Amino acid sequence: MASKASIPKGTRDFSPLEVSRRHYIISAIEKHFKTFGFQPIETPTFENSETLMGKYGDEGDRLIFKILNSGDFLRKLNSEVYKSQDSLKLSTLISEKALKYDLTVPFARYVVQHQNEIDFPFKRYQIQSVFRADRPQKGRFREFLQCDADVIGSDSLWQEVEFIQLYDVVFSSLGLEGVTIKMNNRKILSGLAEVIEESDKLIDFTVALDKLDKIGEEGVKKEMLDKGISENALKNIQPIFSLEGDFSTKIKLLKSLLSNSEVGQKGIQELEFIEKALQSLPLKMAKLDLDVTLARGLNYYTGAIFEISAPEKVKMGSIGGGGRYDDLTGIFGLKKMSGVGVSFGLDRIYLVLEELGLFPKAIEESTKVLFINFGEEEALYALKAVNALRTSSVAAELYPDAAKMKKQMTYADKRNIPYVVLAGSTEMESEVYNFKDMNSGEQESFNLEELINKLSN
RNA sequence: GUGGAUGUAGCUCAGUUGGUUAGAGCACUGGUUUGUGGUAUCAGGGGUCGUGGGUUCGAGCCCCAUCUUCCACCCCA
Repeated sequence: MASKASIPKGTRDFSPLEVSRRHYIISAIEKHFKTFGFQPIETPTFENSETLMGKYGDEGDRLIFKILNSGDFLRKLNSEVYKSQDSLKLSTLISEKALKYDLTVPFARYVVQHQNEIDFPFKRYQIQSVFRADRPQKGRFREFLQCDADVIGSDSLWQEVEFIQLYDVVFSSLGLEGVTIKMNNRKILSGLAEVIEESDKLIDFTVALDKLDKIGEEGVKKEMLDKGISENALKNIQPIFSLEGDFSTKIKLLKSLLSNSEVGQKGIQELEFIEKALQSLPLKMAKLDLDVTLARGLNYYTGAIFEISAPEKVKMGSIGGGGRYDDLTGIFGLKKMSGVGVSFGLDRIYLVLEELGLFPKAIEESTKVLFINFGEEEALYALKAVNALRTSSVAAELYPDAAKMKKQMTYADKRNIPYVVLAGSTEMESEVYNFKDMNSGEQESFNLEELINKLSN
């Protein structure tokens, strides 16, 4: 019995058009990764569970796809554990492998494992699928492609500056206007928590703050109070709810707010460094913004935090993100390796470009010329020209069957093939090819040399 | 993981308070046109109404479960 053809929830098939559009984005990103000096690596689709588990918080663990062991794994199981019905405990016994959840943690594992072969600072890029057992929504899939670039082994702030430029260059080359590069710094967040004497509630504090644009000032305050942050503390950080103006204005305001926090001042200095650098190296299209409510990836970010917002007219949230992590490889036993990196969310960038109609028309073409098949002898005559064209890098093909002319012409039309060649006995006699432009409908007779010239420009 | 919506032809969707053989547009196949596609015109094929139960004399329509897609929460690219 044939089962109904289908794919798992949150996964997708890609049509020829979709693949060429995805390649268009990927090659733009990859090209700039290379010009910025990053080198490609790849890591396995699945890792040992212990490599991934516990690296993304409890929420992350839940979203990791676990791979069932092979063989009769239940027989080997202690029946008490089985009876306890403790899914978490059981899963570690029946599943030793898991699909990768992002590219950063496998990269950290890679660096530690290959530390003796790597020349630091190591600049790597990686473009691979990652998997999350999430509930799908618009722009959220269970398999999606991440494009990451990271530098490990340098704590220079020039890297942060370069990543901002990288984002700007990539999105500019895709013609995407209105992208905002939002920046924050973990040290600013720590400083704020310190100033209000709630350092132990840093995570609760930042998670609540992160929701400002969603639930508003009152909502954030309510959540903070619920988490046990004092009324007095809220009063002290009141200014951050009304932080307005450009990058440098915001820095000035924060500077006075954080004057009593050493770590906060450190964060200010970092932001000032980046701001100053970018004054002499202005961005092309993207806008840089300081957003103190930005609090993603707190599990490992220690310094800069980036998040890329799609243009406002598109409802798409984040299309990229990244940050500085001082000790990512520490969990795998290699200390004092500072890293900073960014990620491009290809699938979301795709949806944004599609919605704004920014894909170039040119990438839709595949075959440039189709030869009509009139029969055996004529096909052979056509194939000689096809071969010559292919040698000149022109995508050419012969219709495989001597089908009705109408059918062959329709095929060319449907596939958006811009030119058709008709060569039957008449043309063969005078060694020419009847060349038809499908857009204008005009036809002309060319010999082989003229045909190649016509098509290979 | 929680809450809400959705599913009818390949696609986009109609389908009355539950009542005979479930419709349209586009797409597809063939003809008008045996060496010329798009436009026009004529004809044709195609649906166990997401799946499985239930209520009913009778279910595309009502009830339950399940899956898909979408939306919100959580989290995140």
